[in-house]
Amino acid sequence: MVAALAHPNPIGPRIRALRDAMALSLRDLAQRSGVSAPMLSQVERGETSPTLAVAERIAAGLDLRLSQLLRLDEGGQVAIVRASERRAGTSAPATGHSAEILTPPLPGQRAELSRHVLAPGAATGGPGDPPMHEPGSRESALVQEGRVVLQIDGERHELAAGDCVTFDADLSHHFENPGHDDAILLAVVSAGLRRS
Amino acid sequence: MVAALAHPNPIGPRIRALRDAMALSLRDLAQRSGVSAPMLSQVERGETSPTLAVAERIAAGLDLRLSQLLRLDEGGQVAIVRASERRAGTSAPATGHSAEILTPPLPGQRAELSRHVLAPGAATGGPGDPPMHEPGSRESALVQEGRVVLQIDGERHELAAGDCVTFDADLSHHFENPGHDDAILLAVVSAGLRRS
DNA sequence: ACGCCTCGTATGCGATAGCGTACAAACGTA
DNA sequence: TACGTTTGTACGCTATCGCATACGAGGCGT
Repeated sequence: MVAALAHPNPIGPRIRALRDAMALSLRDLAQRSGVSAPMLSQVERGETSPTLAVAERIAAGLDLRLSQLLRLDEGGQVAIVRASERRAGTSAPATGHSAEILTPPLPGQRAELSRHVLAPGAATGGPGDPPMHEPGSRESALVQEGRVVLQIDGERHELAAGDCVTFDADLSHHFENPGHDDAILLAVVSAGLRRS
Repeated sequence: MVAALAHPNPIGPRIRALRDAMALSLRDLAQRSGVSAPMLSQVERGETSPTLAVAERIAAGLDLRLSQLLRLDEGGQVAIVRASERRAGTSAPATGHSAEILTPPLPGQRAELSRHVLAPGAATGGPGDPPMHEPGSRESALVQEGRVVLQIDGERHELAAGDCVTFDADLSHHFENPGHDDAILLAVVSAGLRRS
């Protein structure tokens, strides 16, 4: 299905706003980016669509990566998920793993925060599980209580309470609780790539 | 200062890999994206740099936004921050606010996780503070203990233990503890935009 | 008032993007 | 083996990008 893109990302006004905020003229930005001033003028006014190569140079002139520049036009808002409103996450209560999602299910949500409880001996998944997250996802997990072992990409990492691990979430991974008490994890997955 | 961009983002091989993963032919992706198959072939082989307008259509055909597609080529690895290794965050102990950063200081880190303790009456900042985060940042904050008030962009939000709030981190904001006990927050800030 | 400088944009031109068409190779099926 | 289909890419053409040059407007200093 082709997304309706009547107009490409309105990058022009955004570039103009950033340039103004940095107090740069078109010729200043031309100097910094290596893109000509007339071209920058056309891009800002939406008269032309620059190639990626040129757009990256413009972004660099604004001290940004292009992905960052593009993201600046994504809308944002405050969203509160009350303690009583948490959504259930992917879990298997029968096996001793329960999970709750703490962040709202917003389009364009940057990081999903979830809370996981693992009973002794329980795991969030198993060896060879397909990755649950899209390519490009990253995850940080904070061990709040207990001890866990992270199995990822054939490697084993032991984590104690208070430890925080960060890794590529699109690699096959799961957590296990090798201890005799419940383990509690907070997991942050960023760059949920699919627009909902 | 112009960043050295000898080559633009290697988007071509990435598009090829994603297309293969989705089991699409060039003609399939052409259908989904509205970009011709020969053009897609040239882009994948790095023979041409598509315009932003075309690149966005290609990304859409892969069920991604262009910013996401571009980000996929950022490197990643597992990093563990032990409980004893946490870095101090921005805090003011004299005012009753202490903070620790739980995630590693990696280049390209997607989300920074930090823990904040607010003594009764303390705040993470004050009205009119400049934003601490770059444009495009988003933040989620989980109240682990106590109650806090979020002041953001002229609005006031009350949060209880277990509540999670998500908002644009580049807006002027701070948290206050209006209660009689310490408040503990975990904050997740995503899209740290500046490359370090 | 005048001259100079800065700024944004119009214009023309060469280079390149982007498409339609066609070809060759590979694959699947009878 | 023969045939049809699918796939990726070469090629030629048109449209657009991207730059150098130049112009007009506005601001500033004398």
